[in-house]
Amino acid sequence: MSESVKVAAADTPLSDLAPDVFSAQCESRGVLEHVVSRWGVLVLAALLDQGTQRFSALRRRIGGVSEKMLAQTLQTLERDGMLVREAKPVVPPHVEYTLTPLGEQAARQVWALARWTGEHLPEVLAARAAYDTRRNGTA
Amino acid sequence: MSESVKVAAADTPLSDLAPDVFSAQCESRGVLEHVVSRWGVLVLAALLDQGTQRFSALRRRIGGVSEKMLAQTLQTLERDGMLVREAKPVVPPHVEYTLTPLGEQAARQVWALARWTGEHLPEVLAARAAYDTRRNGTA
DNA sequence: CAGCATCCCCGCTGATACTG
DNA sequence: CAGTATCAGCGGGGATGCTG
Repeated sequence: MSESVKVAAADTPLSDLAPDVFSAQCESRGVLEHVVSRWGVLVLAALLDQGTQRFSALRRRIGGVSEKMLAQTLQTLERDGMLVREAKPVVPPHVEYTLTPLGEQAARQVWALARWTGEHLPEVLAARAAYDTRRNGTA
Repeated sequence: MSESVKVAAADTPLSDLAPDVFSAQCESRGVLEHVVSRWGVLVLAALLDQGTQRFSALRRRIGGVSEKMLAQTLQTLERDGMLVREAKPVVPPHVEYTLTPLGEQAARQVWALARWTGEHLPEVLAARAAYDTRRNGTA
C-alpha cells in the first residue's frame, strides 16, 4: 500500500462506490465498527501517536480501559490486520503492539475524525443547548 | 463545503492536538460515538448521497433500521447540530431532514472512512484468515 | 506482566402497539 | 405519515479471580 490516505473525493456519486453499505449484512460495516469502537479509536490513536507500545503502557495511556476490553480490542484489531502483536519469550512476559501499514492508514483516518469532532465540539455544544431550549420551553 | 477534508496531517504530534481524548470523560468522544454509530453512519451517508429526504425515504433507503432507531438517531444527530428537521404542517405529516454544513463535514469524513474500509476489505479478510489459521489450524 | 475465564448488570436494540 | 410508549432479549462491558 502507498502512503497517503486519499480521502474526500466525494464528488463521485456515493452509491456507486459502495452501494452495499446500506444493506444490513455489509461485511465492511463490521470492520468499521471495530475501528471506530469506543476503545478501538483510542488504541489506534495511541499507537499512531507513540509508536510501538506494550500492553501496560497502552493501559496506562488510555484512561478507563479495563484489562479485558484492552485485550479484546487488541485481539480484534490484530485479527483485522491493523496491528501486530509481538510476544517476547522472557520470564516476565513482555508483549509489544505495533500498527501495520494498514492499521496506520486506519488510525490516521480515525484520528482525523476524532480531531475534527474535538475542533467542532463548541458548535455541537451550542447546537445541543439550542435544541434543549427549544424543547424544554423557555429554559 | 470547500473541497478536501484535510486528513492525515499527522506529522503534528497527536497528543498536542487533542491530549484529552484519552481521558475517560472526554466530551467529544460522545459526539464521535453518535456520528460513527451503527445507524449514524448510514443516516449521514444517505443524506450526503441523496440530499434532503423524508423519514420514510430514509427508512426505505437504510436497510434494516427500525422506526425507533431511525427516529432516535435522527434526534441525536439533530441535537448535535448535524442535521435539520423540518416538519411541514400538513395533514399527512411531512417531515424532511437535511444535513447542516457541520453535518456535511462529518458525513464526508465518515463516508471516507466507510469507503476506505470497503476498499481494504480484502486485506482485512486475508488478515483474518491468516490469524485464524495461526490459532486453530496448523499452528 | 499479560491475558483468559467467570459472573453479572444495564443499556442498547428490536417488535409491537398506540397517537397526532 | 411520522412518530412515541412499552416491554422483552441479547450482548457489551466492567469487576474479580486465576494462570503461564
